[in-house]
Amino acid sequence: METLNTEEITIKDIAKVCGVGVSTVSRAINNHPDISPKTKQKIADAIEEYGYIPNNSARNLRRIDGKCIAVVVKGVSNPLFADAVQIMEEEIKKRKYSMVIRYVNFDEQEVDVAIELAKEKKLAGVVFLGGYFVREKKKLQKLRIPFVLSTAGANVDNISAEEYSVFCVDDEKEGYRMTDYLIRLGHKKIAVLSGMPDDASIGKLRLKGYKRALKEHGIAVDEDLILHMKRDIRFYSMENGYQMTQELLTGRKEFTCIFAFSDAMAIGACRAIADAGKKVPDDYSVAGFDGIEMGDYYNPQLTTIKQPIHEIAMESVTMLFEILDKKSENVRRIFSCELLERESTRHRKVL
Amino acid sequence: METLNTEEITIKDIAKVCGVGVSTVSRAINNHPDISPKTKQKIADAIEEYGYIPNNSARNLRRIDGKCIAVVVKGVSNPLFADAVQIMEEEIKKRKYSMVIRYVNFDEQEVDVAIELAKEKKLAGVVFLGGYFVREKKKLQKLRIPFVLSTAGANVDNISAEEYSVFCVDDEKEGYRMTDYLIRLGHKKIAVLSGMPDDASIGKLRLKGYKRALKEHGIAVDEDLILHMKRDIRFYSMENGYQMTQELLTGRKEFTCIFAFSDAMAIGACRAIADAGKKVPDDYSVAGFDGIEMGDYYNPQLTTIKQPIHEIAMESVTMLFEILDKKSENVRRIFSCELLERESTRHRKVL
DNA sequence: TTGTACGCGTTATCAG
DNA sequence: CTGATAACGCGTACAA
Repeated sequence: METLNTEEITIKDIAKVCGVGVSTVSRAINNHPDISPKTKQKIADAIEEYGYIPNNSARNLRRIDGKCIAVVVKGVSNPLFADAVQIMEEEIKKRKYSMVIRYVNFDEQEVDVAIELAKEKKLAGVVFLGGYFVREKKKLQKLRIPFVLSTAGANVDNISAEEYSVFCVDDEKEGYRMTDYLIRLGHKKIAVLSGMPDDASIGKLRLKGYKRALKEHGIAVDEDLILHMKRDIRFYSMENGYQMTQELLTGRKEFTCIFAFSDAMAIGACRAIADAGKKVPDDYSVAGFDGIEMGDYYNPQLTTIKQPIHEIAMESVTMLFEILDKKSENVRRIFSCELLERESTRHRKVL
Repeated sequence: METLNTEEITIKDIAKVCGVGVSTVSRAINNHPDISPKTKQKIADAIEEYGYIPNNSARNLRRIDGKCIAVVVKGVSNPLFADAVQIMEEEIKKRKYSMVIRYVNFDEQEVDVAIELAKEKKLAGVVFLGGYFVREKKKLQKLRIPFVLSTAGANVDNISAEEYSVFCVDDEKEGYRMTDYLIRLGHKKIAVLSGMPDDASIGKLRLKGYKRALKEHGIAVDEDLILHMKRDIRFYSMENGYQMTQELLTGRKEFTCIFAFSDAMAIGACRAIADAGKKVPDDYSVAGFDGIEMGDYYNPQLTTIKQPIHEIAMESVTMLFEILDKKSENVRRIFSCELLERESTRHRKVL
């Protein structure tokens, strides 16, 4: 039982080696102005030589203002968010803040994570990317620092007015837009791959838009054509889309078209159709939602609703900083999507 | 200038409210055995009521053994790693450890990140997922805690013997395996979408295997058919594959087949071929590497080298814990891949 | 320009 | 079973 381990090197060691006080080393590390170039260099050399790395826990504990923004992403697997994160990182760095990303699973509470992080890192603000904020008001109040809701299912009924800063698309409108488009292509029996049965967020809204479009065109809503995601499969995933489509194909319900509430599910649908020996768009049209990069590369290229993720990301961060600087109150910006008409949809075959 | 903010609630407040000492609260929080159920409940209630959340920085600072494993992932976008991370999380939780994931970009130093994290969180061990460990020996020595290299380009010449625990595939062999397969399909002019020109890791090894296969079949290596990734585009991405393939298609060099060193690049190649009005596999065969989920769903389904990522992930964590428990020395396990023959490749057309 | 000393919130130790 | 107290490593008033 020897103690041959952990001679961890601290700021004191560096100070001792350089024959200076710890505060001088601290100043050197944090680029304070009031330090002579000579001592600063000496300290830098010692740090390099001994491979000293400051302990972040200690720093965070002592620090008042971390100059740090957290981006809390719900759903690692959403490829849409990869771009958003990158843009946010650039914007945050541009303002001399540091950024910390935290990915949370669908079964985790993003607000709890943020609250914990805020304490730990002395955050200046938080960007919530994705996630639903239904019945989270109380929790959000416990988060004492400014935050924005980005690409969140936040135009939900529950979250009204200017309580929060929200940057998102109008899921109802976009659900309508796509459905309307599909109907104009001649489709009447449009199956839909939607969210969870108890979804109260984007899935619910897109579905609402779908139904409204049908009604306006005088088409009855057929509940049998509304499929819900499986709870035990990753949400909005290819596999979930695949499974739902298989059910459709083996069922007795007729349909000519599938509207999936994510591009990933649309791709799953395409594969299921191919596996059944049918063709997209000849036998069935398939449309997605999101505008992920893969939709471009897929064969056939996916017809979809493209979310302006770049603008959303940019605007979210910009506004967060304006709020931090007290230059702005909460705002709520709804972004318009673009309907990309591509290869996976076509006019309904006239028999 | 009022001070109307941050009445942050700490462990002391809870202690005061409950009429106990802070150490008792600490014990309650950390589930220490030596505490009466009654006080424990009282404390739990107070925590609930006041919404107290412990400060992680302070905890980490004081804590000796964090019972925490870090997984450092190089390349967020690699879909292969999503599965691996999930498996690792399960295994780590099963052993009552917590897990922290950190995604690093290609231009970041994963070892530095790990060293910093180790100090900050008092880590027990680290799993490096992806990443190349060429000329990193000195740095890895500074990381004083046990670690394993998983799916790393670690069977590189530079990293020899049993210095580290390594879990990976034999990239040279698998590069050979695929090339050999393609040659047996009748292809002689096989273009390859490889890594960076100065790659010293997986890209280099797969290329080595490719060349060896050609030579063994008596086919001369044509350097013009060896394309390298663009530095300014995300590595191993669809876009990178697309660009390289476009160059191939517009160039004067003949080829009948493309071997891409990632499935993503293979998909990019398929799209470029489609955009040029050609067909896969009728006009060109395309093969990938990795075995990502998308290869299953893509149209045509991708012929590829499937890495046994589940086994690699499982084994990596298992061995890390054995090393932590001093039950094992460093090991080096090479996993064998599976060649999935699917729709994107076919026999060379006989003209 | 530099050094000393205190405190951030928590856990480990030790004495009751 | 419980409480007081000393660290943990760093940043920052304040003194020099």
